Amino acid sequence: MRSAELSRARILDVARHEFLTHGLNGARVDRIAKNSCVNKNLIYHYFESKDQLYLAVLEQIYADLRAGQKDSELLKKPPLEAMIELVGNTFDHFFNTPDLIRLMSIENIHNARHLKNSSTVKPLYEGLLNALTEILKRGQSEGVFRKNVDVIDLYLSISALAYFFLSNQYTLSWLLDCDLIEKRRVKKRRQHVIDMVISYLTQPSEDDVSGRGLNLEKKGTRK
Amino acid sequence: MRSAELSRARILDVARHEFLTHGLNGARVDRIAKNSCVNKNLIYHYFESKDQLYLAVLEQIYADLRAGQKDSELLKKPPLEAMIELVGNTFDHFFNTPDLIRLMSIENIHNARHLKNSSTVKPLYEGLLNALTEILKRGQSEGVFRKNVDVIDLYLSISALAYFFLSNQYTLSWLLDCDLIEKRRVKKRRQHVIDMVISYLTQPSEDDVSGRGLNLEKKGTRK
Amino acid sequence: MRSAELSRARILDVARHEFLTHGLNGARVDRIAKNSCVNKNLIYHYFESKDQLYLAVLEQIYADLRAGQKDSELLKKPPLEAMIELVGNTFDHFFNTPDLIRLMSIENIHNARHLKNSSTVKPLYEGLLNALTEILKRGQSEGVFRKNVDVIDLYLSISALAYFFLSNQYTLSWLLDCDLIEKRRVKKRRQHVIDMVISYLTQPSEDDVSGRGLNLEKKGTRK
Amino acid sequence: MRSAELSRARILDVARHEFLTHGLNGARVDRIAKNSCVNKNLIYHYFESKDQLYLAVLEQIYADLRAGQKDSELLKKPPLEAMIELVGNTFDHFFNTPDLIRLMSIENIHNARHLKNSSTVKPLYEGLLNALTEILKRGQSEGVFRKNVDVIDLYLSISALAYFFLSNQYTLSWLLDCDLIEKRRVKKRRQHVIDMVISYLTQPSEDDVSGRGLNLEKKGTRK
DNA sequence: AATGAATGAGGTTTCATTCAT
DNA sequence: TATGAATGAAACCTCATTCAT
Repeated sequence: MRSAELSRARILDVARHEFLTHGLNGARVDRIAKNSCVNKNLIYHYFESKDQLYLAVLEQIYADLRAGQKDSELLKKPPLEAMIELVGNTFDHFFNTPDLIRLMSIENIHNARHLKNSSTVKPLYEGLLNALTEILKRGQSEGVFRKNVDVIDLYLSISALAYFFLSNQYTLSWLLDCDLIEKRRVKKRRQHVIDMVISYLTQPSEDDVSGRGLNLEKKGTRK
Repeated sequence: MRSAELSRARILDVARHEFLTHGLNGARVDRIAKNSCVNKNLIYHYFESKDQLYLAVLEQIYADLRAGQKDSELLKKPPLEAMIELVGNTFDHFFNTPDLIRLMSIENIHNARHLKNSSTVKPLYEGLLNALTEILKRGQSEGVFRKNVDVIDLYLSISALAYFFLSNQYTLSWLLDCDLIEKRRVKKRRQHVIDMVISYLTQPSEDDVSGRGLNLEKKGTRK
Repeated sequence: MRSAELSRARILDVARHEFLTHGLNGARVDRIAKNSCVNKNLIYHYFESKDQLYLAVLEQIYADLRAGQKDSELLKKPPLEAMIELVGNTFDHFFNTPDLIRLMSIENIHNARHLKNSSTVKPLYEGLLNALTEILKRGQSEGVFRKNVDVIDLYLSISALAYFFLSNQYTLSWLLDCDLIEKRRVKKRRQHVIDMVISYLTQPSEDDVSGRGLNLEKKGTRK
Repeated sequence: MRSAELSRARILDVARHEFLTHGLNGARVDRIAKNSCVNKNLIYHYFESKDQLYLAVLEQIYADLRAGQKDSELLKKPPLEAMIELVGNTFDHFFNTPDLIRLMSIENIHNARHLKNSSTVKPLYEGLLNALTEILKRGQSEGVFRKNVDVIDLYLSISALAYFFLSNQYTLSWLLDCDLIEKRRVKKRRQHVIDMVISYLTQPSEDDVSGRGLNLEKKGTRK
């Protein structure tokens, strides 16, 4: 790698850390310059402005996410197994990429203003949703999964279950008096998340004629 | 209410909006002064510093949360019904209090630094957790809910399902090409969240001898 | 005058000098702050930005110009006398307000970008042009002035003759080896300018049937 | 021309445009480098500094001016014709060389600081003044021109009339609501300028015993 | 002759905070 | 209790210039 590229990469790395640690407004260009051992001006030379540097960080993080995806393999497996793996992968990916979580939180505080300016991120999600849809459909046609599942809701729930306890770990750990990212806890939670998703998917749907059906609208109790 | 108290209340209200809209670093004391129609100095007179003003906002929001709780009534109802209501209440509360969501996101970006300085917030959670534990236990002893449920995990999941799609609505709406807080979507999601929690709780647990048990560790498929 | 107004006025005064001495880009906010003995931030508090401070200076200078005008009295005098006075006044005003000259030069370097943003300046010129038109017409109807005089051209020429040697004094003094603003020179030039304008106006126009008429198109020589 | 010379010439050309468009302080070395498609360092290699590059531009513009002069031919013609042509030439030259006008304005804002460092420019003006003096004298001795004409004042006035409406076109066009460089207006102005100068020169001077003499000091009116 | 990479000094602007009344 | 005026520190950003090759 040429020296210029090295500098650029170093800046980006340091900026990533700075933005994720301090947020967009809390991040300091001066600190980024100092910690990446370059002149402040070089940052502007390469990235134009603090905002665009942030955007570069954002795109890098999402690019990493793409690199970590391996949905294609899932489609070859039986639906239940595939779903379990997909949920587990999602969980693991969130857990292993705390940067992604912080970034998403920061972006949402800023109403996704920067994300919307990116052209590279959006396509990533189509792939994920397609994989999910595919597995879901197969599972349904094989009778393994319930019917009437909204794939958006399913996606939201899988993400939520794996994301929330991480994104909110600081408040939650304190409020619940409990170290949420302690190793065994995480392992247990991983299982819990999978359990929850699979329970839902394998639950006979309301429309099913089976007597097990739970009519939630009427708050009927199961027998 | 005396004029002085009115000023104080107005400042707090405006500050709340300012902090939640712009984050801690993005909030501007000048803007708060202007929008609450008081002299900037008065803010410092009442609240000492920007940070302490933020803390006051934080405590106010959690105080609102306490006011909205009504767990005691739940304990009189049958467990399934109570649980459905608790999940629904949680969902509704998050939905109706966007300020709370943003605040929690902001706090987590700052590692809950301020929350930890508050003495009023923590007790709130014990009440909630106790109610949840109570309902869960009754349901288990009545054979309605599965065994081996970690109440922390359960709490995390209920919150997650109701929180995530709101806290991350800006990125998600854009990435999924879908208005997540559109009225019908929300109604559907509410049902989905309840459905998911109840499915999980009413699912026979791994330890049950029932043939439906799913051995997830070994990723075995259901027969 | 209250202290705040004093500060504001002092800033404006110093800024005026700074901008006229160094131009828009050469002016330094730091220097303005230092020389007006106020904190730099106060400048921004009062004037928002360097550009708007410049605009304030611009408007102040043009306001001074208005204050110096006394066209109404001219209209009572006989046309020739009035015209002589008007030209003399214009000359004197330019000479006594070097700031105005520099400002106009600076504005033209910037394509009048700032002037166009001002709403107060333009009306001044209508008064001047109207006075000039009035005097010219009366002189023409009394047979004192030639016909076919374009009032815009006349205005431009009067201004030009009084402005140019001042605006370009630095280059000209050096190139012509001659101190253009030395007292006697200026006095002589004042007379020359009046002389030139009056000569032109009292010259029988081309359309006159008098034999003195000079056909410039055909470059005919006077007999 | 060798490639090196080509680069140098290209830089100079681009710099000329840059300085005249943005002024001395507004000009950017970066922009000059980019627009002349050379490395920034090359500019420093050839011209040492921004200031010296500006000086080179200044000298180039004045060199162009010299190239455009053709005073020698004027001396062969009859005085009135020669004077008309000289005024017209001056007008045309200013009109056709907007660069010259801007440069002079810029130099004057900077008190001719750079011009004074140039050794090549000054001689140009002696030629022009000599030609003017020569024509004037001949005209006077032939009785065509008035006496008591200060050649410096005459030079200043000719320049002023042709220069001012161009140099100040941006402010004036806006203030007078009139496009000053529209083709027909310029043609008319050219005639007006000639007219004014010739009117002045052919006006019997104050010292003339002729009854037409106008005693301006006493503000006497013409009979 | 020419270039890509890098820099130091200083520019405008912002912001939480305090002074004086 | 309340205010108008003012500030120091530091933020983002710019620019002419130079280093190393």
